[in-house]
Amino acid sequence: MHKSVPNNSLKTACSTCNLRKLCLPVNLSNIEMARLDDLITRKGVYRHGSILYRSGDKFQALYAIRTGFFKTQILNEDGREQVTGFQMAGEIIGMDGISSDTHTCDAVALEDCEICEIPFNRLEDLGRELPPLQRHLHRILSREIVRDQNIMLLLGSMRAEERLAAFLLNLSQRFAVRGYSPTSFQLRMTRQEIGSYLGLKLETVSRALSHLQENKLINVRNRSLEILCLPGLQACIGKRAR
Amino acid sequence: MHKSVPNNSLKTACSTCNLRKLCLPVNLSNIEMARLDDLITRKGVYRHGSILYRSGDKFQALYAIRTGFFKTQILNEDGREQVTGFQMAGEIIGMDGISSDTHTCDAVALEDCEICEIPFNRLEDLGRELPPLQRHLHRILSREIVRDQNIMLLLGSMRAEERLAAFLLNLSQRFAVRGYSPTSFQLRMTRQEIGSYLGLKLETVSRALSHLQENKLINVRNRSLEILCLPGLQACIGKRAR
DNA sequence: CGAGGCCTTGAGTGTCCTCAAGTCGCGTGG
DNA sequence: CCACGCGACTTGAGGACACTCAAGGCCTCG
Repeated sequence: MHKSVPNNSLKTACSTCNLRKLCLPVNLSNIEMARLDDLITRKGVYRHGSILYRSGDKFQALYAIRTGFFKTQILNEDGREQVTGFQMAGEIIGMDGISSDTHTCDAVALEDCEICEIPFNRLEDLGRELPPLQRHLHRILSREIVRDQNIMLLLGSMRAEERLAAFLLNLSQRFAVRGYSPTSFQLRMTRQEIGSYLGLKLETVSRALSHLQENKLINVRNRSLEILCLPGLQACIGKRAR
Repeated sequence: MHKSVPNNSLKTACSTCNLRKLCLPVNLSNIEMARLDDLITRKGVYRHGSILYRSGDKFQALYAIRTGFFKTQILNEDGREQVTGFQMAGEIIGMDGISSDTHTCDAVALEDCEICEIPFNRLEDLGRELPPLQRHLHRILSREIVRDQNIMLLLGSMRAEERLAAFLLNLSQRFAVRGYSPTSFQLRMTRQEIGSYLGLKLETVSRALSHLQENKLINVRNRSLEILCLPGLQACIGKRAR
């Protein structure tokens, strides 16, 4: 069975946060770790639907998600909206704000969430003292760039069903990394939100899900999703380039 | 008239590079500037079609484009290809490589280009000594994230003609910043490459260009493009959400 | 002057969107 | 406890937009 909590027993603020993940590939001594912990403050619980930051807000901190699920979205002048990502426990959000000291997207809780705040100025300061931390920050920023470019590939070149398969496989993998089942999980977002993320309409998402189910690749009922055949889903991608 | 070279007379390696742009918002003393210059080495000329780095190459440096035009593209397992960006003089490329010490896309010269190389380890080292430089690097990384997310919005929610209008306006603005004409310029890329970037087929790009021309918003003949009505192009975007 | 790449344009098709109707599930209040 | 209402979801029918395939013209460069 999969355990419901990935880490066994870590005590500091940073560690009990999934922030240990943030720090994991970094070789920091306990003392250095403590200094990092020192930066980080736990903000309270964000209830389902509440907003961590909005486009236009002054940028001051990165946020590490301890528990729960977020979405980030951009809003156009003309009211168009695009979900740019779904973030889960152990991931960092807010990096869009660094470039102009102003957030450029909204971050909305998709369920009740616990959040850690990392003041960015102080993180930069500490980064200057701890090169591995500095390097790690750069990696995180770069990883976000690579992630976004892969979504561009998805949006630019895949058909509806491929996009959905890629999306489900991505979720599956991220759950697996966290010690949850990679084949059975709850979708935290609406069809509409999935559609916005994948550049599709909600009806198309619904139809594609139904179609994958007809093909016995998944079972889906409301928000609960079961992947019946991971290789089959992978094979969906690239069946026929667009 | 617009001058053909934006900067008037700056002497150091870094400054003659459009790297002054990299450093512009940073308050660095001359001595500090010189240290930054010291990092940077001019690599020779990259001829049209030559490759600066490939997906899979070891990441060692960022590159500043002194002159010329690049494209970056990802290639899927199944041979699918997506142009992720067009970069012009004064812009920095290679940031995709930081996250895994390996480049994740190809960078290809679209015309003869001059390049400056900035070894990343040394840039990080210097960043620890010069906080404004560190901050600037973070801004550049974040700006790339914001840029990518705006392309996601484009790919996810705009129709063909809107995408093309947005693309042309983006080019226009970047030329303007560099002191070139915002309304009359050469396209350095093929219709196929524009299409890949915008998630369209080359025929669709061609048709959309023709249509914008019919509407007297642009003049296009081969690679030379003239924008007849900037506000008109802007109005194209958001006419009708998808 | 010829070859080849790039581009344009047309005709037909397919995928996804739009609009619409109806079901399901959940929370609220009677 | 059940009725109600609302939002989320599914499914169908029809249409629009972008894709595919194809033919032909233009420009560049050898």
